[in-house]
Amino acid sequence: MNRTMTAPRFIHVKCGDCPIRHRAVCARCDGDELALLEEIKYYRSFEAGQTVAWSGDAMDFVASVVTGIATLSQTMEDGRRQMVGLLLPSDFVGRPGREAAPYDVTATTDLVMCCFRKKPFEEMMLRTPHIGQRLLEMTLDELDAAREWMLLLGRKTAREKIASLLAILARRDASLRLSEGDGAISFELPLTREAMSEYLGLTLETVSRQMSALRRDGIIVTEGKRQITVPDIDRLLEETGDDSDGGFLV
Amino acid sequence: MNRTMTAPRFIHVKCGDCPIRHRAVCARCDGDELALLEEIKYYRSFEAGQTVAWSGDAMDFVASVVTGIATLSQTMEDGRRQMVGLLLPSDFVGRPGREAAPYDVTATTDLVMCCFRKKPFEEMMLRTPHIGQRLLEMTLDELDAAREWMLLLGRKTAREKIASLLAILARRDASLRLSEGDGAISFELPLTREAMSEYLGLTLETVSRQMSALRRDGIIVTEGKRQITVPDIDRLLEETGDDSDGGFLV
DNA sequence: TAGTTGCATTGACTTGGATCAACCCGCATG
DNA sequence: CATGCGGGTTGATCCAAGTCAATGCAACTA
Repeated sequence: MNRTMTAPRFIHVKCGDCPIRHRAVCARCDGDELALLEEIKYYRSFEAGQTVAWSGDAMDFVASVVTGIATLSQTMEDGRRQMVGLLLPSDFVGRPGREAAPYDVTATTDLVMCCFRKKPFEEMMLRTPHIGQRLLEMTLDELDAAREWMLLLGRKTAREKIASLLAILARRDASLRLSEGDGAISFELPLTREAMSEYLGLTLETVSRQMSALRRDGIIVTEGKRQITVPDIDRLLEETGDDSDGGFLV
Repeated sequence: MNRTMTAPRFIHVKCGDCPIRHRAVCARCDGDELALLEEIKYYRSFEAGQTVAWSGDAMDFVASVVTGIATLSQTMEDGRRQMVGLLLPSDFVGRPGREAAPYDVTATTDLVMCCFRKKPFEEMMLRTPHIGQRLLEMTLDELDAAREWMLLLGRKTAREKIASLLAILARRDASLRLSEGDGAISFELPLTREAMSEYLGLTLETVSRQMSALRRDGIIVTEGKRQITVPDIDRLLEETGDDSDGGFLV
């Protein structure tokens, strides 16, 4: 069984000159609608580490990630932070019908987003119901991902958490992939140890130790700090604690 | 400041003879639509402990909780369980456009649900876009709740977790409320220690110990095992670790 | 009335991951 | 070329929560 890719659950569609296929745009969209999208869209770039929006900020746009990686995270008064969303290329951020962002949006790598002004986007949604349908589907998928992540946070061990994250990155983000074949995958790790720890509800020291342990056990091979090779994806998946089929997470 | 209730974020609407106001039904629904809902709906009852649907089952309906409490949970191969959703009266379960449930749905107390056959419900959604909009809003709220829950699972201490859960139950579920006034609230605890531990990513022993600790510290008063009085809701909220305004959680 | 069953509590002990601290490495910068 | 700085690693120690086990306490029920 080839497990290197999850089954495609989205019909991604190219909108105008975007270098990616957006999840947010519906396969049923016709020329007029795409032309309208073209009118209300614009691009924004961010450097690694920059904040796209602070929790509580009014966000006047919705957007797709074109290139790079962004994270959604929540912070407690005393500074404890938990990542609550990971945005890979083609992912959508934004809350039609909602004013403010309830979490910080941060660029973890250099980032380009394709933004749509919120007001006209919402109007377009009202006029073309299938965009709303599409968004509902996507939101349901995000909810599934969030729930799988809850299982990870509540019940998995540190090692399982790390393995799960690596499995997601290895399988979902084609843009990071360096090489692939015969059950082996190499990719660029786009997160610092600290970002990983925020994703997983751990400290960065624990992340580092578990990465070393996986390396010692031959589950992963590293070259430098950021390049990971998974010689046998199935062995990695065994470490995740998930049942064999993987899941929907991010 | 009165914090005993969160601001209403939903317009609940009565559909026909339902004893509750459903969140799922839109304020803009007119007579025809309500009549149609009437046609495709039916009630189902479950006893405490009964399973409504198993993970992987085809679910051919969507539903609102009328009375009682249900939980959504995921299980790992080795039996570790994590609750990923808590359904209080008026909450909605179901995944229009999706085949199977990705988690177990269980009645924790005796439960009555108002079900709508999925097929006609979906058709209705297509014909009346504002129902889709409504569902999108609800799903976005669920996603917010899930993300707040992720913060709880990943970063809060056992004591904060317990306090957070009690705060949610005290504030959100009017149907459990026994008495209220002047910052004090009494309510019926609808979960066993085990269910609480599954919600919070703890063991039941830890839940029990922390409940005892909160009792010792006068944050809560208990009568029997299931009746809780919170003499001062603000003191409880201080224990949650959240910033003062509480949140959206469930 | 005594036994059973299903929660809940409490205690003793263990442990996985947090905390604190030292140190390494690559690289930008005055 | 030192100097600092932003990662990353590793070790020693600690402690919150897990594990294992005994006990309590209603509510049934035979």
